[in-house]
Amino acid sequence: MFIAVREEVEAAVEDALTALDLPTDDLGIEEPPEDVEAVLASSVAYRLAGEVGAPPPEVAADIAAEIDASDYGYVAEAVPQGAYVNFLPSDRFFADTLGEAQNDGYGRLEPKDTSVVVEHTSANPTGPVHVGRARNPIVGDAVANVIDYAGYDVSRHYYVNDAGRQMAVFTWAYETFDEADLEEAPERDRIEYDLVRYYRKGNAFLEEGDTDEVEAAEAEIESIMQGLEAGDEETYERVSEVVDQVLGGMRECLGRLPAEFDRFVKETKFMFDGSTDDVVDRLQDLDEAVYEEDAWQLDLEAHGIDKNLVFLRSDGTSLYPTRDLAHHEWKFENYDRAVTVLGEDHNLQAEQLRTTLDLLGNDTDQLEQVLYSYVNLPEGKMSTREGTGVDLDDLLDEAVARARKEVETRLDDRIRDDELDEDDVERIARQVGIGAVRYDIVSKQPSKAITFEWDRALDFEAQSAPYVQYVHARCCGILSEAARDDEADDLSDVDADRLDTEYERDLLRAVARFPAVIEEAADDLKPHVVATYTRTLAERFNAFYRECPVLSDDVDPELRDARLALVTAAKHSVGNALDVLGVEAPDSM
RNA sequence: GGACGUGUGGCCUAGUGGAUCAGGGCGGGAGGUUCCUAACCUCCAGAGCGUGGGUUCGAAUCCCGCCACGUCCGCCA
Repeated sequence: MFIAVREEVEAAVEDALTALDLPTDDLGIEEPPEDVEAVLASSVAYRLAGEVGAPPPEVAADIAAEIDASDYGYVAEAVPQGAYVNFLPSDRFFADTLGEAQNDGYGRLEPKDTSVVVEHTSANPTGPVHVGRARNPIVGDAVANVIDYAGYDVSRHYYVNDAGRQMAVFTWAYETFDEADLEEAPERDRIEYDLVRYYRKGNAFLEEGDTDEVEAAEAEIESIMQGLEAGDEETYERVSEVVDQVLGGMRECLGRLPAEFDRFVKETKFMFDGSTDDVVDRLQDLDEAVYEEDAWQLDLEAHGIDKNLVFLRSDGTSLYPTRDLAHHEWKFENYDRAVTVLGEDHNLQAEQLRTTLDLLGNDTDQLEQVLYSYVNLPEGKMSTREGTGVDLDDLLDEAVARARKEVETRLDDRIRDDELDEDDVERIARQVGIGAVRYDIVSKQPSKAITFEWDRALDFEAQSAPYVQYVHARCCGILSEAARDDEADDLSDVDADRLDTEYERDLLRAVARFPAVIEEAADDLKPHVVATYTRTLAERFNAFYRECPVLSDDVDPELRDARLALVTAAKHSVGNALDVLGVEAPDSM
């Protein structure tokens, strides 16, 4: 409804300006501050004042006078206020919003005939997922969700780096060492915690081992890489044994968030199907291609990148960026748009990739790269190889444990007699604990660095997931209470005009904005605006909840039904907004 | 050294040209429950948006310099 009223306002301003013989290139449509009752406003008067030769308020008055609200369904009136033209919503706007939001898919936009592949996480399968990387699946999943809600056909991909030196080292270490060679027991009973010990052992050996032994190991690692390059099946099987196991464990960990993927695309695919060789040939033909120090490189200085892109090693093997080029061309062939979520340490690589894809004749408008800054510990960086950092599993466990404690203490002084059993406590602890972690990360602008602190990430009060989740639980509480002492309420034909207090109107206005928030978040690939929205929505709901009883005996039946419809609308809005963020919406807590 | 990014009350954060209060939260202070869950709400104190210039009728928002912090600058991924 908000999108519809915005279209009307745009049309109204444009027509008015045309009628006044003024330019319509910038309509200045914006959302007014909270204390203004209009849904939308225009600030064009500022810009046109000079041209008209009159002060802005006068221009605003002229524009407002030119608009006949009766031409529109959702605009009740255009009123000048200072230099602004404010647009007040009509009763129909509220009625239609209320009706539309009864649908439990409220917030989903019209299906678009466009496919989008969202690649995120793509962490090398070397060991447990740590918190430093956790921003990727959380932001990536939310980006995919929001694009999905916006009506696109989304595929979630995890690109598996199974062809690099790291994996060759891992494979060699896995085959060379025995359990007995490892000093420590696995930190957790899951495959990637077991196997990462071989990887760490291998790396330590290569750094500190006896020179001759290291040389022999390097030869073996080299032969694994050559084997993959040559498309050797047996080598592929050896590497896959490690990759698939580790990946399986990481997948379980990510599934706890939950972040799930439609497809795991292996890097080796592009070596085996010949597309990497094809890319190499085409790169060599480019004017930017140079052969320096026995390796083929791309000199991108003319394109603003002073670092050469090496695409073929002196031993004839390809590099990660070369295969990634083939990977992206594959995405371009199979999808209309490609979105990649990656850490800021891949910034240069991202630029080189985009520039090179362009040189190879691709339409790089299809590619959108979302960069996020790293999550650091107060002590510094996290590293899988070094074994430093906090594992995502540990963070999630701690979050759930703290949430459970919270649930238990609150259980004692609970007013509501809905008798939560042990399963409920377990469920709520999980929803709240994991929700808090996700919300804390997804609600911040990705470009800002985060220093991870337990207490801050797991604060269940205030601007947090539980605050918003609680609103959903309250909506559910009212709705189930209503169903309890009333047989099937038919809310399809309620009178929205009965919702006439400022609290009800404010809440309904917030509900109305939801689809527009989805649209904006999807267009800009910024899921955090959805998080910001949930906070406003929750505030509005709490004000309504405080001021407007729904089920009291003294509430007139018609008003009660209208309010129940509003509660339903709020429930769908807050529930679906949380769904976009990947945060569960509890029915009770 | 270069490239890119970030810099908003004690702490965290929204806001990327406009509405004479820069919005929230935490922490601090004072209150609120005969009512659909107090993981809630109300009130008080607290910043002029790193810094110096510039553009503009108007700048936290745009431009330039400087400072601080982060990331990157491998024939690693």
